[in-house]
Amino acid sequence: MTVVTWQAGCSSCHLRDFGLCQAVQGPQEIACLQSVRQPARFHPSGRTVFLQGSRGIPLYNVLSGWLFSYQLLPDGRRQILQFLLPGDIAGLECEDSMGMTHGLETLCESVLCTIPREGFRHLIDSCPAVAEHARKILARDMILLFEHMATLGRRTARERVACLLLELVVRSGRSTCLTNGMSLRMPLTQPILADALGLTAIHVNRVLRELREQRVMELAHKQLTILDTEKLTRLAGLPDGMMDLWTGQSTASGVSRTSSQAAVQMRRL
Amino acid sequence: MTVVTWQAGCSSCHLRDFGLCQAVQGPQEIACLQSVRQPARFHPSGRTVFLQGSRGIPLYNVLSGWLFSYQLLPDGRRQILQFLLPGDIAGLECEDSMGMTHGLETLCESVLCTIPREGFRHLIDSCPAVAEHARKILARDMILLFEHMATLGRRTARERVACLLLELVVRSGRSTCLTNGMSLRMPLTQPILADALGLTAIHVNRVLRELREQRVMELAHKQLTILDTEKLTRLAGLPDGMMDLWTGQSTASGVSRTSSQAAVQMRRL
DNA sequence: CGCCAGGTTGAGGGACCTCAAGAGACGTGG
DNA sequence: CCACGTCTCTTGAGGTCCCTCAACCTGGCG
Repeated sequence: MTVVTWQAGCSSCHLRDFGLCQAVQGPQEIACLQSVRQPARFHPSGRTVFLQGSRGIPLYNVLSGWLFSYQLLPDGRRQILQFLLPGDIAGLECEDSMGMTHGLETLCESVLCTIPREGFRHLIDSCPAVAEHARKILARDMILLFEHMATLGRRTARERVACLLLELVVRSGRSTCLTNGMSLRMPLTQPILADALGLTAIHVNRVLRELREQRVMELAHKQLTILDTEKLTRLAGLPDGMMDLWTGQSTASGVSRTSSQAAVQMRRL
Repeated sequence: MTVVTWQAGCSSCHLRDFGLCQAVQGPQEIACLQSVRQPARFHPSGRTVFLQGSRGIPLYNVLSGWLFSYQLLPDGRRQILQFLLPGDIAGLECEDSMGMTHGLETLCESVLCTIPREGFRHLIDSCPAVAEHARKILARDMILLFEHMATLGRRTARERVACLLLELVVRSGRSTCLTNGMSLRMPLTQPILADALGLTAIHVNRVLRELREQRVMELAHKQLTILDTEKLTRLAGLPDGMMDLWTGQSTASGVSRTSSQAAVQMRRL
C-alpha cells in the first residue's frame, strides 16, 4: 500500500475557499479545522479508498485527483454513482453507525484529506456554519443525482455519453466556458464510462466512435477534445440551470416545464 | 383547484414523533414549529403540487397520501425520482434561491403540511437539532437514490419491478414484516411504474403478468398482493441493510462486498 | 351513457448486449 | 532494455431484451 502523507496548514490550502472548508472562516475556526483533520494522503491511481460495506469510514476531502463511488450488486454488476473532483467531499451521505452502502476508488493519482467522524462532530459544534454548508452540499449532490437518474432511465446511449462528458468537462473546468477544439485530460476508461451510464464498454466504444465520426467530440488516451460545443449541448438536452450548478454558481435556474400530463401529450405528438 | 385546509395542533399530530418533526422536542420548540408552519392542506389525487422550474417553493411534510417527484426532459420524457410517503418531506434538496429542477405530484388524495423557507430558517435557529436531522434525512434519501441508480443502470426489468414494489411495501408498512398472501393498497399505475423504472408501460405490464404467472406477486386495481416473499426478495437482490433503511431503523448494515476488481473477475466467471 | 385513462395482447423492429478475437497501451520484473 | 501479462480499445456477428405501433378491452367518472 503506497500511501504518502504530508502536513501542510489549512490556511495555505489551495482549497481554502472551496468545498466544505469554505464554511470555516476566522482564525479560531480554521485552527479547529486543522486540529481535527488528519494529514493529507496520496493515493495511487486505481486503488480502493474504502469498500462497500466497510464501517467507521471518515469524511474525505478531495484535494486533487478524480475518484468515483460505486455500488455492487450481489452478482458483481457495478453501478457508478458519482464522480468526485477536487473540492468534492465523500462520506457526508453516511450516517455514523452505518456500514457504507457504496465504495470509493481513485481514477488517477489523488490526494485526500481525511476528517474523522468524531472530529467532524467537534468541528460542527465550534463552527455551526459547517453543518449548514454540509446540508447545501448534500442538496447540490442530490440534484446532480436526479440528473443522473434521468440519464440512466430516460436517455439514449448517445445522449448519456454526451451528458456525462459534458458534466465532467464543466465540473472539472469550474466555470471556464466551452470552446470548440478545447482539450482536457479525463482519466476515464470505457469500462468506467459504461458502469456510470448503465451500458457495456463495447457499446460505449461504438457510441464514442460515432461521436468522433460526427465530429462532436473525441476521447482518446484519456484526453477529451470538444469539436462542436453546439451539437454537444443539443445532444445532451440539459435543463438550463444545470451548467451553473456544475460550476458551483447557485444562480437561479430558468427551467420552466409543463405538468406531467402535458408531457404525456407531448410524447404523443 | 379543490384544496381543503384545516388547523390542528402540532402536539397532537399523528406524525409528532416521525420524520423531520421528531427533531423538534420540548414545548417551546413545538410552539415555534406550529407558529412557523401553515395549516395542513388536502390535495386531490393526480394533481401537481409544484412544477419543475417553479421558484420560492416551501417545504412539504407529507401527513398522509402518496406523491412522487419527477424530472422532465425537453422532449417530454419523464423520469420519476422519488416516491414520497407519510413522514417524508419534500423540498429539503432545494437551495433557497434556485428554481426547482423537479416537480411534485400526488398519486392519491394527500394531506400536506407546508413550511415556508423563511419559517424553516427561523425554526432551525431556535431548534438546532432540526438542521442536524434534516442532514440525516438528506443522507438517508441519498442512499435510497443510490439504490435506485443501481436499479436503473444495472438491473433487468423484472428485477426493477421487484425492487421497487418491495421497497414500497416495506416503506409503506414501516417495519411490519413480509408475509405470503399479505395485500395492501398501492396507488400506482403502470405508466407511473414505467417512468420510475426507466421502462415503457407496456413492458411493465408484461413483467407484471410474468410475476403473476410465476406466483411471485400480483398487482391489480391498485392492490398489491405478495405471493412468495422469498422469491421476491431473491429477485430483488438487495444489499442486507436496505430493508432497515426503508423501515427507518438505522441499525448497522452488514453489506460486505469485494473490490470492484473482484467484481470484474466475478463477471467473467 | 359516453368518455378517457389505464390495462392487455400481438407483431415487428431496434437499441443494446453477448461472445469472440485481435491489436494497442501500460506497468512490472527480469 | 526487452519480455511479458494485463487491461483497454476495437471490430464483427448474432442474439435478446425492451420498445414502437396498433388494436381492443376494462373500469371509473362526469
